[in-house]
Amino acid sequence: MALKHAILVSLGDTPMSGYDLAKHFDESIGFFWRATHPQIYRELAKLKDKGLVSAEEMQQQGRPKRTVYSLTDAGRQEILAWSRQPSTPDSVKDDFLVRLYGLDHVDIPALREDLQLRMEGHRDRCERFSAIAAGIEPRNITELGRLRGLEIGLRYEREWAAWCEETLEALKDEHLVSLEDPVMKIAGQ
Amino acid sequence: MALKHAILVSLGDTPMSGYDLAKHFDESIGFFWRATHPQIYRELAKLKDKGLVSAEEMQQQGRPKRTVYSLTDAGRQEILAWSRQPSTPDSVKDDFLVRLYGLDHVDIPALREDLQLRMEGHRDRCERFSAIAAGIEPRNITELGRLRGLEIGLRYEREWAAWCEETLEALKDEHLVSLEDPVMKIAGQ
DNA sequence: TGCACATATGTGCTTTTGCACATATAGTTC
DNA sequence: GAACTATATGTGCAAAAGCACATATGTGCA
Repeated sequence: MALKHAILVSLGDTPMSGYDLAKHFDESIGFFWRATHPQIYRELAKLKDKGLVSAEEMQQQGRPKRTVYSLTDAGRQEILAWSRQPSTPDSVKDDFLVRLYGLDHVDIPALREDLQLRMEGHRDRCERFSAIAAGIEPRNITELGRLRGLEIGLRYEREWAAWCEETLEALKDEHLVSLEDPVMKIAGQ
Repeated sequence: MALKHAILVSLGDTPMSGYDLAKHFDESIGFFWRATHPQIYRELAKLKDKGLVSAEEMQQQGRPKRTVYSLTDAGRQEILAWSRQPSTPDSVKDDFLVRLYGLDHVDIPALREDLQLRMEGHRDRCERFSAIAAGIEPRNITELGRLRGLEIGLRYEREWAAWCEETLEALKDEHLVSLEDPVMKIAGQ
């Protein structure tokens, strides 16, 4: 139940509307915690009830009015209290790795295509992260935290990209044939 | 909804009871997909209804009787069909990284303790994985898949462990002071 | 006999999540 | 002026996940 805290932490940066938050969750903090806009609006309503955030309606010219939420002192206290409890290790759920685990029951060409797509995604993010990280020399605690976050993201993407490449190589037909048919392997010697 | 498929894939190895599966999810396949025993028993009931697994009651001496589930041909077909659909990228949810993102609102000594614990966990798993991986020379497709899975697990744990160490260093008080108090920094020059 | 423990299988209830759909305002484009 | 796009905020509903609790068998032990 840390969507709550991900929102509070985001509002700690600067006041935002639900719409802003949704975009924010698609970009920066979304690397650490994913959320969709219905989730965010519902959570904001609860946080307001508890007094952890305050809301202010704002008229805009040329656009629909929006409700901007700010972190209250109670909200700040809540973040602090939460940060003192041990963090819950993230529970892994990866479709792709389950397939790899059951490799002999799986459509290997389809898995290979999947792997190719994954590799491209990891490489993209890898480049994006390292471009951002290159320009940061942390001047305060917040920036230090963000930089460290970027750093683990970068390492993660880099390893995954390299692993995808290796695994694509290992799953080439010519390598699989010899595994599947031990008779051929012996005959070939 | 791939708990279903994680179970099917596990039963593809060898028939198992719900109890066995629960243990299995605590160990090997649990690195790729976590599940608790109520989840598993409920899912098994559904899979049996759909004919994807078959159940057989077994009397044991000295222990309560158990129900052993096997993968059916329909189950095998289901795995194959599932494996042809694109895999859903795993949605990240990490408490700890959210805290790091909001570093200036957080209790830093508590975070440091957390970080220390994490690092130890990553190091343990790192050693465990590399010990297992060292002894495997894949002789068939299944073993190749398992080895690749182990390999990404190992890389993941290694990077996290190294990052934790670096981050612990970066969060030492003597480094933070200069960030928090720009006046001191200037005065010190 | 009573108690703790490991095996084995579940139910009940709440929270969280995700997806589809609904709605309203205002500018832009054809 | 009709259609389309971006902004902005929601509702409804169903699936999935998590946790506490319930239950039964058999072993070992004090």
